[in-house]
Amino acid sequence: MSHLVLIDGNSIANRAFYALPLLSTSAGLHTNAVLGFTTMLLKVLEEMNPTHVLVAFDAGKVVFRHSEFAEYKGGRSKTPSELSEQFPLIRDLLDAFSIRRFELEGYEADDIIGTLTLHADQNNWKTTVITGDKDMLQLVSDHVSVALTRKGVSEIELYTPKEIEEKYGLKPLQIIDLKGLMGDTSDNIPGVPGVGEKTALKLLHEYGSVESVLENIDKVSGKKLQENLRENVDKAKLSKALATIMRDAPVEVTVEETAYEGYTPEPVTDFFKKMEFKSLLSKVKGAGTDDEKKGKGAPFDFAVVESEHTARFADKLTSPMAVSVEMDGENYHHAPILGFGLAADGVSLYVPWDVAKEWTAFQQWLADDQQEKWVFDGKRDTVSLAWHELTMAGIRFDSYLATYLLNAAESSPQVADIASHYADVQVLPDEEVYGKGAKRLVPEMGVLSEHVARKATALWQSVPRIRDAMAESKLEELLSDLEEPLSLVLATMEKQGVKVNEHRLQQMGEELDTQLEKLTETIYELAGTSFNINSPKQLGEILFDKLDLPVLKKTKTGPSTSADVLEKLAPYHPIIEAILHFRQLGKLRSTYIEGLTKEIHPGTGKVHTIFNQATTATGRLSSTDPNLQNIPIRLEEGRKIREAFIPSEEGWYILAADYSQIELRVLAHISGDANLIDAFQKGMDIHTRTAMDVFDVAETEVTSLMRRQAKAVNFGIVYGISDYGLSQNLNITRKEAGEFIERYFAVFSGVKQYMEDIVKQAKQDGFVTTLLNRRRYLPDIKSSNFNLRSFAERTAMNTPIQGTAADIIKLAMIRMQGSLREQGLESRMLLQVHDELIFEVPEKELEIMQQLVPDVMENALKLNVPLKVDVNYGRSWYEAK
DNA sequence: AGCGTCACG
DNA sequence: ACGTACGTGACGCTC
Repeated sequence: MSHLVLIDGNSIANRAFYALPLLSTSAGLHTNAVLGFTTMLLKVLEEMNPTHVLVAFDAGKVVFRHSEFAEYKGGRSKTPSELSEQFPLIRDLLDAFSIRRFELEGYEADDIIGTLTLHADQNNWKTTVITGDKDMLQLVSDHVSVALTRKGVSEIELYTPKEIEEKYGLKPLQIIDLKGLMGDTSDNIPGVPGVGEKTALKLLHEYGSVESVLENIDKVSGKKLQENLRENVDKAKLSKALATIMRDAPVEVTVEETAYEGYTPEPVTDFFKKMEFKSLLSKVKGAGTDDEKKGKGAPFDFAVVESEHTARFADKLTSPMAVSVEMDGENYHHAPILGFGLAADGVSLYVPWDVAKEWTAFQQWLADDQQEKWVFDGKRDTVSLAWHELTMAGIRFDSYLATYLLNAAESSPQVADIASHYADVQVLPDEEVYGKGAKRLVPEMGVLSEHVARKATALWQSVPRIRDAMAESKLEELLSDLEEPLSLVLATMEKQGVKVNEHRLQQMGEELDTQLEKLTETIYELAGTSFNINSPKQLGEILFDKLDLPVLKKTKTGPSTSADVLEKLAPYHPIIEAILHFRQLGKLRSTYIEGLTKEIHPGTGKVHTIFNQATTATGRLSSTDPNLQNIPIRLEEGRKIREAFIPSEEGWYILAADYSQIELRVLAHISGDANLIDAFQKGMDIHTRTAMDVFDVAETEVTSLMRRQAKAVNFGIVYGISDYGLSQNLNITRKEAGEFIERYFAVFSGVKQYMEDIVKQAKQDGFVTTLLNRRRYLPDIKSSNFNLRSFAERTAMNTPIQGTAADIIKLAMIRMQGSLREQGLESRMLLQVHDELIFEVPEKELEIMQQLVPDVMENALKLNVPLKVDVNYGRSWYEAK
């Protein structure tokens, strides 16, 4: 079947330009829009498999609409030269791909696309329009879908008539009426003053079209609205005309002539080289002779070590060497080890697990710290081997952690990913070798051994290139002095595990069962029927249809039943309270009783979490299987879960040490705000101090409400404040929230200055950094989309704070582990929960640990405000409070 | 697999 | 007028 893809060239180029930082080639040629365009194009070609493709561009200065409305597009700022110089390059790109492009003097890309979709529609062709312009939604029909780019150009959102109905409650053609009423500043379509999307949608749902609205002005509710409509009848009609995309432009290209039969690799490769798109080169299908040699089809030389012949390979074990430990499964606390890949210059080996188990020379080499090893996720290897009483030492470069530091946004990279970036040898993603989901299967020996050997070889080839990239961004120290040592500390903690009192959990579970049964009965009675309380859909029907409670907030799929909404509904009906309680207890049962019990290791009676060191965008850790960073504490009923976390040795204690207000202290340091620094130097309660300053009262006059509000403002500041967010949190109006913020910034002017500067900095560099130079890229910081841009701006404010706090506790963990060893202490570090460390401690070390832990944590990094740590201990995690 | 919800910092 | 608080992971339901 034919599938025509029509691309709005100008729109995509624009969005790509503003979404990506201003990249340039070594010759100074700007390429960010070209890169964004290319990424989008590759994605479309791969995912949509089009048979026909055409890219339309605007052409000529005088568009036909000018005569109708002189100001049309008048408000549009001139295209910056950095962008306009990229259009010829985009044309080259399309030529390299043998993709048809088209422009028509005096017409816009919209009109060309509008006309061609009509042609295609008449031929019953499946057609997809790629654009960033919502106006184009008017072209949607049974055969025509519109894909809107999101997050710059990296993601797309497909609209068929169904999605438009769901999102706007409109038919595609009514999009024109929508624009006619609300206007569009970017296109300088005036619309009706005072009418935004909300009002426009309301009017259209009622009257259907601009014309019909204008005929019924008298019936429209709202005096001011009526007046605006009456005074702007012409403007509304003109706006609608302006928003209408032409379907009969004199386009001489026929849809048949846009046939696309794939591209030849050479011109594409040449173009990418010219643009210096190194990472894209590997994505060129069937590319050049180089890759063919290295690629799948090419022979790959490696040897499998057999048990009778290990002696032959002894001299192959060199330093440095790349090591890859292959295991069957994600969770390395349980996954069987399949074998090892080893690689160095001219060496590529696979050592099956059975052979490795018997090969003592190999095991000694593995445990020798003097034998330098390059790895991908050394923690995984270390822990997995530890479960088999094997040691790996001498890890000097961890490419998993390195690529995380280079770009934290790339989610869970595999060796295959770094191979495509940095190596010559080709590596298949694990999923392609093993299959996924239920179809997962360890492949036959021949396939497995080659895959693992390739991985090791890819690592070997990548390391020098990754090192160069690290040096370029000045990230070597962060890797070698922080993340790599930390990974070994984490490995010890994970392997150590935390003892769980399974019996206690079971008891709690039984109590919960009883309570939940009672609550279920109560809820059914109050509802007058039984239903699945855990189904937001069914619950919504009961609350909002049957009981007729007001809908305060909606989600994509229906009315929201989230806790904040239910709390507001509580006065209306007694069922609400029961539901909230049911939810709370249900969560405890499913996640913390049942979920946690499943994770108890049968051999140790402990839970062994996995700390992911390369997941978060800010530099924090995360914890999975089980997640031990979200064990309940805020509500007493949930907090009891912590009673089940106990020391693993008779007579020991659990000791918890947490940083007090670390993020606000970090903010004081990096903003240099004199007032905030003063507050911390005087050791004041920071929320009380904020309340004093913001409300201008003495310490004794601060009420609990004032303190609570000040606390919320402080949280907001750390998150990158907005009046809306604060108003939601405090349940106050936006105006009031805005006033709080204004008063805050008046007193803490250094904080205000920091917020402004960091956003400016982010716009200039395209990234922000923490105190230890951890980096986060913010591709949306220059986006023309208000939402994306605002989000990126808040991220720019928050990440240096959250990320620096993460840096500090990571430093503290490394020092802590060192101190425990140096001082010959038996105490063990077990967990990290973002701003706190949990230990198990023998009684005889309680005293020293209460000194040592805060000392190490408070002095992990010198700031211009003191860091403060509180310590508590008890017979369980619950009692360490 | 995606969504809504909710647990934590 | 725009529409949000920052960062995570696990669960049950729905398709």
